Amino acid sequence: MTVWEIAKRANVSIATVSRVINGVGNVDPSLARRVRRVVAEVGYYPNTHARALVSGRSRTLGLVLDIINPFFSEILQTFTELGFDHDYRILLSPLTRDSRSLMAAVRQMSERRVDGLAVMSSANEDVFIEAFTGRNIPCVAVDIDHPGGLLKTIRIDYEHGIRQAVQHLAALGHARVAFIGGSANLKSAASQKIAFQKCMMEIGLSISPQLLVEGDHSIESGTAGITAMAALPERPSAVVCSHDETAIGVIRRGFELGIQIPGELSVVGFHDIRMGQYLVPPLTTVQIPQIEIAKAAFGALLDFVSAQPRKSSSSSSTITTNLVLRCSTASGPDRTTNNP
Amino acid sequence: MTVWEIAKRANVSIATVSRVINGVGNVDPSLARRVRRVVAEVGYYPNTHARALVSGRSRTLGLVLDIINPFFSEILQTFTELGFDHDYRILLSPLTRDSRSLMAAVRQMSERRVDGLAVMSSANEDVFIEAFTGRNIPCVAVDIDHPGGLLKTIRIDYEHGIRQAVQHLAALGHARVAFIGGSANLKSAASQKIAFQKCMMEIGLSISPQLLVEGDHSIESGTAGITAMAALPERPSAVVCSHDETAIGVIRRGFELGIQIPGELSVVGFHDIRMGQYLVPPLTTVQIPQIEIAKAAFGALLDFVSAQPRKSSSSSSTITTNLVLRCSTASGPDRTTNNP
DNA sequence: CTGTTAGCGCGTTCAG
DNA sequence: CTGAACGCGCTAACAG
Repeated sequence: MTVWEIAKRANVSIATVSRVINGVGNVDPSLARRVRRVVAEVGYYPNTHARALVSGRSRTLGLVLDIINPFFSEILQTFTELGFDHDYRILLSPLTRDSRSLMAAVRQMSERRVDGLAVMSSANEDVFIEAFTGRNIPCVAVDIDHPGGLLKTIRIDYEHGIRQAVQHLAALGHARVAFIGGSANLKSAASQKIAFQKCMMEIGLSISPQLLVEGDHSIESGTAGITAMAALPERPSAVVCSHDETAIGVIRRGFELGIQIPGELSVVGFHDIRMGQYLVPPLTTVQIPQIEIAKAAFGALLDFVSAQPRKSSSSSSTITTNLVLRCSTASGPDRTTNNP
Repeated sequence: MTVWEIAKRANVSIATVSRVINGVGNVDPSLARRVRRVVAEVGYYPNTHARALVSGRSRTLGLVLDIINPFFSEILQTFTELGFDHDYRILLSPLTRDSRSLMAAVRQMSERRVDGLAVMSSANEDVFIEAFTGRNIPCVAVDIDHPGGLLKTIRIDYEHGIRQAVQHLAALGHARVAFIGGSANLKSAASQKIAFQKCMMEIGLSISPQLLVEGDHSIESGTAGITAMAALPERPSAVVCSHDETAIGVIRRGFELGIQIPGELSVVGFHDIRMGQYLVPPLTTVQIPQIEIAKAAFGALLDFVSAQPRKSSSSSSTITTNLVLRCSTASGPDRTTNNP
């Protein structure tokens, strides 16, 4: 079924068919109606590939992310829905670590002539992104340091998030607050750690070195961290984790060690992954709003693509965290009244 | 950058370029090398849209699923990776319930001329699928009743799964076993319920009507179910849930009610969603292997697409469940020794 | 306002 | 074994 077929059945030329389908130019209403009727009757849909070929734009956006990471599932959902609403198709690519398949991903996306690309990775795939901006494909990514002409970055305000956690804990009367962070060579993790030190200092709380441990955002680093701390002469009364999964590890091992949570130990997570609310106890955490991220990413890409680049849009936008109060924190030893 | 450009730089015709890129026909090795060198130098990638236009096939597979549903995330991952490996792009569509956007999904997929479509839904979207098979687009779906020429179905052996759960519980010495099922108008849920009744009977266990409740696979139906049962004069000593989320509800409410799990109540889930292992206690559950589903779906689509339809491939394949033993079940009142 | 025409980039005949 | 020519379905200039 092609424009030709439609044109024949409606007794018009293919140009007219094209015009009514795309709503451009002026077409006699009666002709237009005739065309529309035929289109509906035969269930005709224009061939996107032909369109892309002639127009040079594919109305397709690439999305590369760590699909299995639960943190990203809402981003994926929102991004896909936004695409759906704006008549953009989403091309999905799994995030692979080895460079061979990374190049394959570049190839696949390039062949498809995606109009834009969003990279949602916990690691920063600078080279990957350059391969696209170098090919004139606009990109959006999270926490990239040097946004340029074709690269927009979405910054997450880690410091604000950490401050929310620390202040919450301090307000509950916790002084011995521990921090289990992410890998030091992850910029985001480094920001979190620095922010933690800064915020503790602001409040006038000291950090004993044993309570500042480096993990890798995993469950295991949570279990390892809490195991080590439990052996300390002076245990912490609260711990903020750089990632919810780490917090899960803490809660789990805490349970095995017979540590009451939140009675003896308050724990705060980071990210607000979906399963946090299902934990026992439900996890208090600093939320990074995924929906906001997805919206920001999509919006940025749309800005790039749209004919009229709004001057207003800067090269970066920042996402603010929210503290989600659930049940894994309680008042600490240095304060008797609970005042959340 | 086009074939023309490559042809010019390599001093050959576009036909030759096309031949070496696609590896068809016989090309003089020295010419081939020259072409390949130029291709690599300029970083040329053929335009998929032009290819799709002339070949009639897009090397794109559609995947429509409930993205946010944690059960599907591994399917999504595996399916995407398989596509990646076989040089198929995956076009993602969110699953929407209202018919207007359903038609939009049909339109988007049709315009893209996907070579095949996988529908992973908890509800059966028969109409949706017919819109595609009617357009000569092969489909795979889960638990569809009437597979036909262009529709292959992936069956899940619910009965086997329920039997695994019931037998496990019976072996542990549970006689008062409850069942919290899914909505009756979901065929899969109906199968589970019937299987439960059958398996209990096989073993010689009776089911008191209060212990057979209909839910909707949600957390809430778990909390509601266990709340009602807790008020009974004779509480069940074990409960099998039609979905892990329901089990989560049971565990949570059980915790609030002071019911020891698994001490006083054993809980078995269904599906094996990722967060089940993070629960306290980690959830014993009947696993529906997502990876198998993804592989089966992808394989079926590949069968349809491949030039040589292997006669061997039938119109349905069935997935077998696995019992995953974790910590939410323990020996029951009618048996003192634990014999898993 | 409408129809005719020329490509978009590529695969694939068909002659050489 | 190679190159020239045609057409995939469509949009956008151009002419009527």
